[in-house]
Amino acid sequence: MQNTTAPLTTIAEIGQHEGQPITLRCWLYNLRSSGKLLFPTFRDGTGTIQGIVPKAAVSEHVFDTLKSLTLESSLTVYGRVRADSRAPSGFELDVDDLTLTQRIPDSTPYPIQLKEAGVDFLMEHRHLWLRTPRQSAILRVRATIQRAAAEYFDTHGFFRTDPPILTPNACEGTSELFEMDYFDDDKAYLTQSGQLYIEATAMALGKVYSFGPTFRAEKSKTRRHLTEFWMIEPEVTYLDLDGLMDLAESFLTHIVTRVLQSHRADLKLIGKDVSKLEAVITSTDPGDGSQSPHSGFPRLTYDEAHAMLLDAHARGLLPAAHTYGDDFGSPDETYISSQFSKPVMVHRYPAAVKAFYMQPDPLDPTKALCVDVLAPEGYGEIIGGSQRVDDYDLLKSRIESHNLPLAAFQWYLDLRQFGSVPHSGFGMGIERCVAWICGLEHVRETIPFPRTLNRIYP
RNA sequence: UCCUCAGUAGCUCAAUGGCAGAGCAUUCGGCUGUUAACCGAAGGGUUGUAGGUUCGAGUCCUACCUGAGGAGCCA
Repeated sequence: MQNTTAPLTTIAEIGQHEGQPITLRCWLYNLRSSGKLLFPTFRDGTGTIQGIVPKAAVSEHVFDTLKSLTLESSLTVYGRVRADSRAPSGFELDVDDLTLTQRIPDSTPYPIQLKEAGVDFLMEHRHLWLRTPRQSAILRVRATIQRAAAEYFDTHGFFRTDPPILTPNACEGTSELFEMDYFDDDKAYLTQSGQLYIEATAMALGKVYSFGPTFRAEKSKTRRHLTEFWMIEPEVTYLDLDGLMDLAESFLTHIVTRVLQSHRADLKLIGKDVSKLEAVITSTDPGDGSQSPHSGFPRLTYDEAHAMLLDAHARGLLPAAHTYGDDFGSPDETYISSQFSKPVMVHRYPAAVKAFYMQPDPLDPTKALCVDVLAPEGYGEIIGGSQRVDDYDLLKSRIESHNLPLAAFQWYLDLRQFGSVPHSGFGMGIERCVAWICGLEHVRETIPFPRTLNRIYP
């Protein structure tokens, strides 16, 4: 009966073996039975498929083994692939034989059941929760987003340069940092951005990007925050703010395109409305004869966004009126992004509410040449970027007025002393991007092991 | 740091101040087309912790612990 020579395949590719014997290395995801007919569902990390096991079709040993098999036990299944309109994926597996790798004992059943579970319980079992179809699908999409993001820069003349994770001081001096001892009497801090360092590598290589973990010790408890998250940051010399916005738009369009190319089934499983992603990359002709290589993300100045918020407040759509000069709050960002089907770029914020390294707008020095990209559907800021201050004296005075230690930034000032050039860059948080593209309630589902204010286990 | 909410069976949740309950999971039995299957039975409890009010507290009061959502800050 056992056909150990049948080709090894995966559930994702099982359709290519219709009518043929195959071997599947998998786990038992679920088991239903109807007397002398068993319906085991197998999963292997690429998907799930239902097996069919009539008692008369297999050995007594195989039937009895499977009938009492515990969920999430690991096994190798030998069977034949059959197209069946009753199956959600279109295919079923007629099981011939199986060998157990590990049977979970009855005394210690798999803790996560198929029915609903609470956040606390699931997070405590994150290492097992990852196995569920929805979580697996999210991680597959995340992998593609990360690959597409790196691929975009790799194919557009960028060099990946990795900034340090241990840093001697705050990059921006505002957020809370994770502090640790660094031998003897020194302190080190986990990086909250690689930006300052890749400004240096950009001066060496022209177009660079970094991609790695960053850390924020902010005591934020919201669906948009983690204490450890991954950021991809390009930095480009001789690039101004308009060029940076073009780059961000092209970059996001590429990522969404790649996800739509290979993850429609995963997005459906996750419950994301794919048409909302298609709208992001659908070209919109501005109708004014202008040449736009991109799909036309709306671009608003801070002043225009402010006016939009005041209007929304006047019409009772926002509880609080936005104060001119203040940064936008989360409800503000949600409202702005909800007005568009594509990511919205808001640029030229008041310099006073932005970071010290942002270049002032020559047309209005009270404004910074910066841009925030707000994801649709209220997912908030996924990209923040700016043109950087390239004048030595201005940067020095900014560091001083922000009460930052000048000595720690001397190397950063050196970049402005030795062949300074205009340059720009942005950072995109991978987790918020995944949350937006997958349509998730919380960023904790976007990363295998989220680190939050109250949780560092498992 | 502040505001709000929640802690009862392994999980998800009920229980007017008056006998501690259900569904799922587990175990046993039944069913040849089930889609988080269904039907029957069994086992399973220090109601987050410590005090207090009361004849009587899962329920009311106080403090603490833990978690969640939000604000601020940010990606």
